[in-house]
Parts: sequence; structure tokens; C-alpha cells
Amino acid sequence: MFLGSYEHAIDEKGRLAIPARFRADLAGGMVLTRGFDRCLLIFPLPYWSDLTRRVSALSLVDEDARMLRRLLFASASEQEMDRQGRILLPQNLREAGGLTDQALLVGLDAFIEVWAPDRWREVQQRLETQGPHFDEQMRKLGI
Amino acid sequence: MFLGSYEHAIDEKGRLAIPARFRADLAGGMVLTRGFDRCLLIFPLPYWSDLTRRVSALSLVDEDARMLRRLLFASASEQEMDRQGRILLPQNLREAGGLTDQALLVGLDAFIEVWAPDRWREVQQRLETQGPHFDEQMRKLGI
DNA sequence: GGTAAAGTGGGGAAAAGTGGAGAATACTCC
DNA sequence: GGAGTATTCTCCACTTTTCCCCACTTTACC
Repeated sequence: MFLGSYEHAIDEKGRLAIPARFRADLAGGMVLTRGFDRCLLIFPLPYWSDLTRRVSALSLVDEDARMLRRLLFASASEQEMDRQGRILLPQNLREAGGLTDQALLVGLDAFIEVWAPDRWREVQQRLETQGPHFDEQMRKLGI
Repeated sequence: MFLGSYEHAIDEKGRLAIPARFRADLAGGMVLTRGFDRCLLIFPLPYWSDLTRRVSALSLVDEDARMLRRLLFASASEQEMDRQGRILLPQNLREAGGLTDQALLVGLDAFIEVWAPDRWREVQQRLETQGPHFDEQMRKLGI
């Protein structure tokens, strides 16, 4: 269960420390990949496997299936923590997420989002200004 | 589990290094063949066996099945890595994939695609512009 | 305020990627 | 059929990059 936001430095080698609170749940391995709205996603391995099982089972021949496979897997990266609890952010993913020297790790219960800090602040502002708008959305979701 | 993209050189002898992360899963042997969209495919032997069983079970009469058979089997080549972790790309396959001096190996979970780098970049651009199309796909799959 | 844990930076060792040389095989031409 | 030539394959060695560990600094918690 990942909760809360943590801002950590990305060092010159592209390493990022996982918040101590998150480490136990990622000890079994994790997959790092591109998310929506230019953020990155970190999935614990069991969650990832469950997510991708259906995609891998799709036809080799079907064009949509081929493209979907490429979208999901081509920029993903399996990572393990070093003894200091850090992972390596591959350069292509750092670029995809617009990350330079700082990263914001946001726990979203089952997985983690990684944001460039200023980009995250924009999202938060949107949350505040559009707050009322979400009432309707959430009702639709049954919450 | 093959994940991520790696660009490697093809040397004058037509040899291509397999990314270190992929080697363990290919140690039991692999089959190299033509894929769709002018890329090449590398299958681990167990996956290949399963695939051939399914394709061979298809009707002799069905035209699509005939074409699929020709694509997969006619230019297939069983390969083993040398001690440096490289395989030889036969010339006919290099031509089929439009490969010259660089190759992009893309891990797609159960198998690997091999692309000419500029051709792969086109595919990536298409992926980005067609984003919304895939939202629907993923929703159907429960992702 | 002290202690312990977390976060950060740097250095060294190991492995990955690449080019090339030598040996073995096949091939051709005399 | 044999010798010379070309080609393929395997192994070796160098260079670069990556990974891992150690140590210091900072923060949090008791």
C-alpha cells in the first residue's frame, strides 16, 4: 500500500532513492514504465504481471495487438533496488517524464507515480481549481 | 520477460550482440525469423515450439494460414549465441528487415523484435499520435 | 540532545559491447 | 584430386559503460 508524496534527488548517474516506506512492497522486484500525462509509473512485479498477462496472450497477427504490445513493453524496465534502496532511471524514461535533478514519488495505493516536481504542482493546481467539477465524475464512479 | 529497447551495432560480419538482460532467457536456444511491419523476430525456443504447434494445426486450405506459414517458417533460422553473447543475422534476414549497421532490439515480454532504428522511430511516433485509440483497447482488456 | 535511520555523492571493480586476429572449413580452379 | 583461395566461425583483447559498495551528511524520532 503506497501512500503519500516524497521528493527525492536524482543524482548524476540517474539514480533515484525509493522512499523508505515504499521499499518493503517493492522488495520482490518492480517494473518502471511510461505513464499518462508525462509521468512515470512504478509497479510491484505481481501487479505488473497481472496487468500484462492478457496483453501477452493477444494475437501475434492482429495489428492493434502488436502496437499495444509495443506501447506497453518497449519502454518498460525491470529494476531492483541497490543496497541503499535506489533504482536506476534509464535515460529514455527520464526524458519521457521530463525529469532532470529532482523527482516526486506519489504513492497511489497499488502503484507509484514519478513526476517532475513543477509538473506535479500544475496537476495539483488543476485539482484545486477544478475540484467542484469532480463531484460529478466521482458520482459516476460510484464513490 | 523481455522489456525495454536497446540499440546495438551490427558489425561487418553481420553479428548482433544480444542485450545482457535478454541472454538468460535465450540460453536455451532461439529462432530468428521475419515478422510483420518489416521487423525481425527472436523467439525463445519454448515459445517457438508452442507457436509452431499452433500454426501447423491450421488448415492447409486457409489462405491466411498459408501466408502465415510462409512468413514464419521460410526464412526462420535457429541461432545460438557465441561466447560474447552475439548471434549472426543471415543476410536474407538483414535485407528483409532493412538492417545495415545498427539495430534496435525491443523486448515485448515473451519475444523480441529487431528493427532498423529509423523505422522504429516511425513506429514510436505513430504510437504517440494514436494514443487515444489505445485507451479504448486497454479499457477492454481491463487495464 | 542523542541515536538511528534515511538520503546523497563518489570511487573502484566487474561486466558489457565492439573490433580484430587466427584457426578450421568449404570452395574453386588448375 | 590437390593446392590455393575465400569464407565462416570461434576465441581473444581492448574500451567503455554500468553496477555495486562504502562513507559522509542530513533528517527524523525518541
